Amino acid sequence: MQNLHITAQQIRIFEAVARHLSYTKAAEELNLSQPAVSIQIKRLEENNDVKLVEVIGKKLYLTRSGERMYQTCQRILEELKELNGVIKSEHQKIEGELKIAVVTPAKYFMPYILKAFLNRYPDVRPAITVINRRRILDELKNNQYDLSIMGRVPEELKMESFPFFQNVLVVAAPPNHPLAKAKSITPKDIANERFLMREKGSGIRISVEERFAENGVNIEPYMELGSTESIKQAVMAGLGISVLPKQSIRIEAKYGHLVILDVEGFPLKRDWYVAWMKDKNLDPSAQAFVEFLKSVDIDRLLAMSDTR
Amino acid sequence: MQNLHITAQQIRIFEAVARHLSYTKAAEELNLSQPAVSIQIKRLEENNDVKLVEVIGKKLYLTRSGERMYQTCQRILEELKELNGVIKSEHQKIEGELKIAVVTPAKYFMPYILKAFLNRYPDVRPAITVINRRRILDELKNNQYDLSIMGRVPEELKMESFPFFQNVLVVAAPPNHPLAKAKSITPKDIANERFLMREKGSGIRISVEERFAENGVNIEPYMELGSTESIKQAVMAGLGISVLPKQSIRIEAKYGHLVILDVEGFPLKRDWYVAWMKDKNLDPSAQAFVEFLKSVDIDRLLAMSDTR
DNA sequence: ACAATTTATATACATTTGTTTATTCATAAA
DNA sequence: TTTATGAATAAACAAATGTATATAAATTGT
Repeated sequence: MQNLHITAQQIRIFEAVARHLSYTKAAEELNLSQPAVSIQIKRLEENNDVKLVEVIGKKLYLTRSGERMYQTCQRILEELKELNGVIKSEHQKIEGELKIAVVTPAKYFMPYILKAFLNRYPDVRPAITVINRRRILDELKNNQYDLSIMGRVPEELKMESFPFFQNVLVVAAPPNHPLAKAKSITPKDIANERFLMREKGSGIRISVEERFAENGVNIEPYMELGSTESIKQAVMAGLGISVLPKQSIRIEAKYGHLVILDVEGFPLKRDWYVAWMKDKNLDPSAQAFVEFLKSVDIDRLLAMSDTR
Repeated sequence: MQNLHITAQQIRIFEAVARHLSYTKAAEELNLSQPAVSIQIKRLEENNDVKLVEVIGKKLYLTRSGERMYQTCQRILEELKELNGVIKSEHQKIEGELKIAVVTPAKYFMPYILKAFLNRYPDVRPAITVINRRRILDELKNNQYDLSIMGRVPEELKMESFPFFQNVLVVAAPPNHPLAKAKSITPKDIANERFLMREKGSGIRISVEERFAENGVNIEPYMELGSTESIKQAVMAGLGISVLPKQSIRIEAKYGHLVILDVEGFPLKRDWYVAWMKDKNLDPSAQAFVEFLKSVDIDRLLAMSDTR
């Protein structure tokens, strides 16, 4: 007995009847037959043991309870209408919070990608969480994020993913470098070269150091530089060698301003994935982001950002 | 497509699911089977082309639209619960406005009755409209009043009524009137007196004219006055004689400002009815008022008020 | 008094909605 | 790997809702 016994249809019908003060007009408005309206009002009254309308003479009036019911029905329909609007618009609008978990090394390129994304969809508010892989996996299972960016998609979790970008790192040297034409150079062979590197913590630097460490080689930077571009220039100037994204030295390599050394373990290829839980419902902004990653040439985007 | 496609049951089910974040628990709470819950949520989603919940791993989460829907469902259920409370209590509580149309001459005794009624039901707010019979009948048809007080219930309208009080009409004359002490005056004896009367359509006038007509006497008003009170004053001033409610001249008769003539066919006893339109739904205060009139000795009540 | 209008009722039927039972599927946890 | 749990699905069915049609009852307005 807790709740009022009413159906949504009865709410709609009663509201129309109360508004028109006529069964016939309400029926017309709702595309129902007059008896259908008549019956539903009667049932509503019987089910709740309340008189809602009274027909006096030919006119229809609401009782006090009917007036009260009318108010409530109006409010409910208002609520539903509003909700409908919100839901329908949420279906189209690309806006609101977009929660992305980013594995630590991705933080180096994600800002550039996000900047370009926000340029196109300014109403999205991205919330980027940079944490390690283990925590990302835990929290993905708890539905904490819309998307995640990682270099390897775990197979044990049911996830959907898309590789949006392959980072190819090559060892770049000036054209006149002694090893320029050597084949199968070992890491040890170049361990004592003058290495130009990005600052500590750089994703590339970490990857490179790891790769050399796998071969028992410890790299000491000869000089630290703040951007890929400046390193590239320094290498061309003959200051030393470095590991750079292949993409970023495409032109220079083509015209012989730089050469790519054939070092074992290189090129160091690294895929980057955008991933999400299999059953996760991606809302429009998340979908838009995935689409963005799919359609945009990330290499070019990063190169452009880099040259500034 | 205007409105959200949803049933009341779906609102209840979704609210419970969103609250428990579990189909099974929601089903238990609502005494439904788990598939019933499952299906309704699914239909709700399909019908509105929205994802509301997502099951990730074994846990259930609401999507953004689901959260919004949850809010709306909560509000709607709150509205319905409140409405239910109001309706159910309105069924019991005797309070609120009570609109009564009172035919002009009844205004002499109605205040005393109302006072006693309010003494018992202090939360009722009576709205008394004193107007002439014709307007009352018009407005009753328009459902303007809960109840009406009148001396004669029209047969052409389908009304329910109950006689609660008998009014006594007497022929009143100034104390120095030649017939003041006469016995068994016949209607004809006073047919040529100067008769002071209410306007046409007055309940008393109709009764009086009918009574004289029964005796073959046609009464010509010497003067028409707009109220019983003014007639009373006019009679005391010696302008003529009239027929007045015994009740209204009680005090004046007691102290000799007026005399009551002993005319055959008088005192003319007149019933007072409380009446309402047949199909009118009487709410609790109106019902209470009718019950009050039925159960209380109005004569005694009026006499008591009079002695103050 | 009569015509027109509006609600109330009834019957028979189609459609939609809501339910249960049984079973399958997927996952988390032991 | 097995077990337990919760959700999804299928099938069968009951109940509610809506329909058309016809008709009655009541009242308004001419």
